[in-house]
Amino acid sequence: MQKAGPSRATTAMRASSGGVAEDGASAEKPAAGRRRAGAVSDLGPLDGHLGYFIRRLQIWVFQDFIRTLSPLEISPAQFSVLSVINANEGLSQAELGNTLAIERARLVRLLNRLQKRRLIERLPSSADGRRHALRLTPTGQTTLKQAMALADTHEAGLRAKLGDAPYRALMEALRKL
Amino acid sequence: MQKAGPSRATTAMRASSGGVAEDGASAEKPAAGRRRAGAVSDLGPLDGHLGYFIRRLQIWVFQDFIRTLSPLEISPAQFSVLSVINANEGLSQAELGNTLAIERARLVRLLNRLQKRRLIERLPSSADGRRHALRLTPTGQTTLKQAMALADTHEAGLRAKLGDAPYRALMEALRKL
DNA sequence: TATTGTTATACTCTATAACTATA
DNA sequence: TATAGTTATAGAGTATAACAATA
Repeated sequence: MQKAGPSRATTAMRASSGGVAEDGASAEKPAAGRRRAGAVSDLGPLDGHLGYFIRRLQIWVFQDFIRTLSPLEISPAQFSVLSVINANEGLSQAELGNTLAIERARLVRLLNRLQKRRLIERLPSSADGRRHALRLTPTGQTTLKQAMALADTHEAGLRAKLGDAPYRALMEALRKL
Repeated sequence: MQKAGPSRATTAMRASSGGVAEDGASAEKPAAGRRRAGAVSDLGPLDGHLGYFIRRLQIWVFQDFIRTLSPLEISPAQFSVLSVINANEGLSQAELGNTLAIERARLVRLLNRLQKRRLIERLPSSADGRRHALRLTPTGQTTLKQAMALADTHEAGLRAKLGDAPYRALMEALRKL
């Protein structure tokens, strides 16, 4: 096990960015023989695939979220866990995992870290000896409130980036799924 | 090094699904004291964050893409690499990496695998001794064509899932970024 | 038997650093 | 010195299997 404390989470919060361009600018395209290293090439059939653009936006959003919440060292996954525990005090790990589609095994390690930081507690469940009843500590509640404020800042930036109407359209469309 | 061959790529194509619910159905919510394990809990502040829904959609899209292209064992990242190489024959690894925002180091391993499968070639660059000129092999071209056909099937399914109008709206909004 | 939480293993992906060979 | 490609390492995330305790 490694030491706890705010200084050890440097690599704990990276946005996954596998395989999709971050920079979408329409770049200069020199003749095929000689391209500059920074030049963006033709996307080919990728250009017709929604998944490619969704992935790009998702990466941007996560990176911005991580950047915005970096003073608190709260990753998107950690924020989602704290949010759901706060909204459903006493729920079990299985329920939390089902809600957020996090594997049991991964959730254990995720919660271990949050527990080490004294943000959450695992209480014995009164009804079922196998379960833990999860809840935020007072510190966890304070941290979540601060995180929510920063997350709102992030959200405002996202809305500004997309434009107000597209933002609302996107939110409405995605919520239906 | 591990053995090559089509039978070893079983774990090579997983959609990242870190921290966001796959199942978005509006589930029954029993009284707080006793929840069923499968029940979906209240999302809390997560419900107001576009990033959460984008992440959910992105995971769904990747999983569907992987499922659809599983006969060819082509992951989303591999598809994007093959597409860009095909559309920009002779480009260097640096250019490819810049276009798709893939780290140099990761790209090396990605290309190694594709080269082992005889889908791509690394030719010496005529102009610059440090660079490789990338291109698809005939096998690679054939595979990409098949992959594009399957990817179109995937895309049609995605359009059907979202609805035609939201699909077009989404595509238009995301392309602007 | 099934479920909950846990540990362990293997692989992918991300982020760095360092190395080589070329420029 | 800078860049292109490579290798290596460490951490996060994913998928699986196995296990103990409890139901």
